[in-house]
Amino acid sequence: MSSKKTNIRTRIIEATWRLMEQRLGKSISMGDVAKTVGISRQAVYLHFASRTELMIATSNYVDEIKCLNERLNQFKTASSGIELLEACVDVWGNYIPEIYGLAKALLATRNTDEATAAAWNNNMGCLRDICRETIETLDAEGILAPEWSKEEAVEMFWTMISIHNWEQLTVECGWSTTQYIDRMKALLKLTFINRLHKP
Amino acid sequence: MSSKKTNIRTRIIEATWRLMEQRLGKSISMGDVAKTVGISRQAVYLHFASRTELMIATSNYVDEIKCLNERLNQFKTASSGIELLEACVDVWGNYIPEIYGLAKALLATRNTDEATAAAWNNNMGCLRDICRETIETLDAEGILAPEWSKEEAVEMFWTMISIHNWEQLTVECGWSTTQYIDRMKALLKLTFINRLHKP
DNA sequence: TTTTTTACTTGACATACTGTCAATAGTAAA
DNA sequence: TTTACTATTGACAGTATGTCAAGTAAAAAA
Repeated sequence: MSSKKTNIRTRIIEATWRLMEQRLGKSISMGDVAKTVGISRQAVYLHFASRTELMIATSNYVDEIKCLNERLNQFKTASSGIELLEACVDVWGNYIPEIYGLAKALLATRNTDEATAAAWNNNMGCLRDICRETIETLDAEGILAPEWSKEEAVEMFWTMISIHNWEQLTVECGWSTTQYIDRMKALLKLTFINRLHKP
Repeated sequence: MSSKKTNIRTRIIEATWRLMEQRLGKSISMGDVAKTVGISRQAVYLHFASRTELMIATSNYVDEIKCLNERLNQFKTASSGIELLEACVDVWGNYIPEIYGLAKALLATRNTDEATAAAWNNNMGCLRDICRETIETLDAEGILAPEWSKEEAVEMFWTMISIHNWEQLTVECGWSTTQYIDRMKALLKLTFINRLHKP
């Protein structure tokens, strides 16, 4: 109601997000969040009933700030399947570094907390829809490689651009974001576009 | 020393492994392990100084039982790069389901426990060596796709056959193991083998 | 057979986390 | 001024890990 209530809620969420980005994957306690905001641990519970609720609120907040949907819509104007595929890797590949901390935090609780898992799966479902749109456009244009069923192609596409793969290539192997994007684009085009129909 | 000591140690490790497979990813307490073996929680600490030590011992035990090294050596007799690539996906793709529980348990503690992370990375390093061998054979035969540097090819190959990708395709998307193996083989061959040199 | 060692037991304790509850203090709106 | 809201401290139950001490039971060594 009051703007103050919104403020403290937002401050808690932002502190949580900041901690997620700082302590990649390491679990964050309610006490840590409270200390960062400068309030008591119990005060956090006045705004969020549980750790899970706070994490989900943080996820929703980041979604809103980072406007993934908007970014995805932006390239829906792509005029061909190949352009769609490329835009998909571009947008998503540049988006991942911005949400990496959040993603690690949510993925870390995935096995023990159904609610955060659901929140995360919802995000991944959106990505999957984009993958489906891309594959369906390729198919409609008749350039989807014939060895793939549409469903299998969507699932493989979606798996290839997962955060885990981005993490392994960039964080573990030291690839740059552009290197990741270029290689991934090439791999996906080669895999899903009918070789007979290439220019 | 005595066979009894070995026995109880082994019983604890086997119980831990069983729990890992049953409770995929959900964390296992020392109390759970003790109850499963039928001894007191403190007795577990007589054999393993910490939870971490128990998990690493379990990982080593499984490695020994499942003989990944032996399996990998078995196909080192492959007579060509393409055969090596296929054998790699075959062996690894059939191996993953057998160690999925262990892998999930180790990966879950990865962010908070450096020691288990190191144990897991060691396993993954072995896999990476196999990927390197495959790519180097392809390169020596002159059929590695020219757009890939050897190092990049190894890293992408290694990433493609990661457990996360297997998990997403089989557990989440419902693919069968053979479906996974066939699709992955095709994708990897298409990606890494020079298109001009195909039969 | 008696002693000693080994393996294990129970119970208590320190620490750190989540989540709840009650009593209290300060502040802003009615 | 009274009321409602926000936050505070402190206590508590519950669940973990990990440590410590005292005691038991059985096998190996004397």
